[in-house]
Amino acid sequence: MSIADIASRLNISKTTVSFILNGRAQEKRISEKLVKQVTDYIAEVGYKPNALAQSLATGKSNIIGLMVEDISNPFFATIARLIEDRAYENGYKIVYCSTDNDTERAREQLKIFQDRHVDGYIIAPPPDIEADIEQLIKQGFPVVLFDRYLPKVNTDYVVVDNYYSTYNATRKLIESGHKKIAFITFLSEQTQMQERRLGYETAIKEFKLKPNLKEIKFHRNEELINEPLFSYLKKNRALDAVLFGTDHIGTCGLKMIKKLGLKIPDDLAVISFDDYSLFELYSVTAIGQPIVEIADHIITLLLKKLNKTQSSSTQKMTLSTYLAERESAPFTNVGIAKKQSKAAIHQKDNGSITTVSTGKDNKGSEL
Amino acid sequence: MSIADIASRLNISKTTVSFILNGRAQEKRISEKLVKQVTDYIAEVGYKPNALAQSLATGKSNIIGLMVEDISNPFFATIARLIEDRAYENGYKIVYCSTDNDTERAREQLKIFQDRHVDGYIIAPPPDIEADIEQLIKQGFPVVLFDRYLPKVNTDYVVVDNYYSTYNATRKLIESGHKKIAFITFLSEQTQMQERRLGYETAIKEFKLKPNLKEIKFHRNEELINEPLFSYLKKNRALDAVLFGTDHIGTCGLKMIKKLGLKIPDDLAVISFDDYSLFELYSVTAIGQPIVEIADHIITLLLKKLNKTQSSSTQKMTLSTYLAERESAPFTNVGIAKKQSKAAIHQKDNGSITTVSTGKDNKGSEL
DNA sequence: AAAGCTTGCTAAAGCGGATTATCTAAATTA
DNA sequence: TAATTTAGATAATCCGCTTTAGCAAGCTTT
Repeated sequence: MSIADIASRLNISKTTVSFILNGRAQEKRISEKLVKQVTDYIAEVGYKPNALAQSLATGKSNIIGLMVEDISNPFFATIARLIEDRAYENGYKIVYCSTDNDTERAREQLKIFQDRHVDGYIIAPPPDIEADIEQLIKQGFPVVLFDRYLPKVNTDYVVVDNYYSTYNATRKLIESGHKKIAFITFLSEQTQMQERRLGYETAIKEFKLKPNLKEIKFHRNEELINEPLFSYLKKNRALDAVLFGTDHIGTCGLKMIKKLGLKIPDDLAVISFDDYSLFELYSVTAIGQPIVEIADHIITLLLKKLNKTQSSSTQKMTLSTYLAERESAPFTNVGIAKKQSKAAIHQKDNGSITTVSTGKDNKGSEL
Repeated sequence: MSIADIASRLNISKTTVSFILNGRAQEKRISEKLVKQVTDYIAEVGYKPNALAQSLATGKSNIIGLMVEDISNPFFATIARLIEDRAYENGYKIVYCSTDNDTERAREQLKIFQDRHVDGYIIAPPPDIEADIEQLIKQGFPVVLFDRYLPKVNTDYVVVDNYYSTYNATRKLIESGHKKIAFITFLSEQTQMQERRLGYETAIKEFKLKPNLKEIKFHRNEELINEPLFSYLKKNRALDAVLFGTDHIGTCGLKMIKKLGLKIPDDLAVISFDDYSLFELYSVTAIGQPIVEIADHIITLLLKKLNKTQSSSTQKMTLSTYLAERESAPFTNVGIAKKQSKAAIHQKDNGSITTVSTGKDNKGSEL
């Protein structure tokens, strides 16, 4: 069943049907009578236009390409779900892919997205993808990055204040008497990871402590993460606290801590980046990302760009995280006054940074 | 850049270019010289055919529609990830959607998939979707269901042996001395849930115990799950064990158990359906689904159907689960001999049931 | 009453490919 | 040598929809 069928059946032209279908009947001065006739017939036979043909003709696919690191990771999966809902509400569909942070893989996927003529891109960019992203932007595609950004590329993005998050967490550990604090994370030169590392290092330096940085290479096979984790923790029994750089490494870390029989928080205080059910239940203090707000900003930003023809100034959003304090790292508050950053909303417009507080400090997981 | 551009640039016809692009040069007796000229030029300019136009012309989109209950659920997210990889390897892309088990929503999504001309469907079907699925099958689309199936529709599907799983778990609880065992699950008439319930009930009946069934209505807002859970557990302090019907309700349940200050397993033994990191770390005995195998069978089945024109007999696969025994429910083995179902592989062909053992009993999570 | 507007609708040309039916010139065959 | 065959390539049509440029008939205007 095509527009042509309808037209011939009703003895009118394809053009007329098309105009009616696209709500341009009024504008095109098509009589109400005919409009009714056509809409009735369409309802009767349950006709739906072929989206492919439509896309081919218009150049718009109503598809959003979503590129995450790994859709099976709860953080990305939740973001995906939230974005999906908003996208569908607005007549967009999502095609997604997982990159595993593999640049080559991401490049291929980007090609595939382009072949499919996706209208807009939501991307958690892998390393060294700058040129490809720039290319997309130059071609006029709306692109919103998230989770991390590319310092050399001027794009819209939504990230969290990684630096402050780990700085704050480390500082709290120090203030509550911890001296030998390790930061265990994935080896990565991406912004989010660098900033988390820097936050830790800054706090450590500020208090003239010795840094204990352990960077582990990511691998899909969990054993290859667990093993170095295990031996590191085993070798460094003197540690009194550990800060994990991501939920994934935190989860693995907890397993290894359990395996080693270490008591939390007595043998070892623990804080992990990212907050989810596991940490909540396991009473692990965690740095939580305002996941609903992140997704919301991402899709709002993208939809806005999709509806505008001319590109406006880029929006760079940095949301603040919250620290969910739990038993794995009791903050006994030795000394220094508690200082909570109820981050103000400062809107420096035009290509500059928007910091948005989510007002969520000290709030538990929502997942 | 289109085929026409290439053709005119090289002073040949579109047809020739198209044949070469589709690897039909030999068959169409196009001279090697010309083929080389064209392929070189294509490589030079980095031409890629427009997938939309291609789909419109061929009727094939190389897209697989994946319909899950909720992509942010770890089970579905992991399945999605595994399927994604295999699909991409085989030149297929995935568009997905989450139904929340909402029939109307699923129907709409199915329409959208059809508009997009997806080539095949992988579906965790919501209730009352039988007619729509049948319609798809009648139209000749490959459809593979998973996680649950539709008894009234003759389709391929991949599920696990839900009945035996809960039967076995319940029985083990009984055999290790538990008398007041609750089964807490989501209210649902879908096969997987019915079977899980029946497994529990059968074991309870077999040992002449009193069933304690609590069915909670699913809601996306976790509070609306936690609340009835909390009051049920609070009212029924006499329970000595609880079996949760899904990971989600298990996770919520654990939170409420924690909130109530109940000790596991002394006050309450706990087993949950589905196995993931949380349960592993929290030492919760869990019924694990062989998630890798499930995804593998789903996509293998679908790819097979996509490559065949005529539909072969339907394949119904029931995989066995494994019981990961942990501290939340120590099986002290009071009495009855341990009996492990190393399920045989029985292949009743042609429209009948294939049971595949994954040989994974007693194995921990892999996530 | 001729010129100019409106109204209501449509023919035809894309969009970028796939495919079928042909067509020509050279090579075989009879 | 005339009739076939074959190699090599192409014109034309189609997929289903959008959109531009018009067309014809009825109304106004002057």
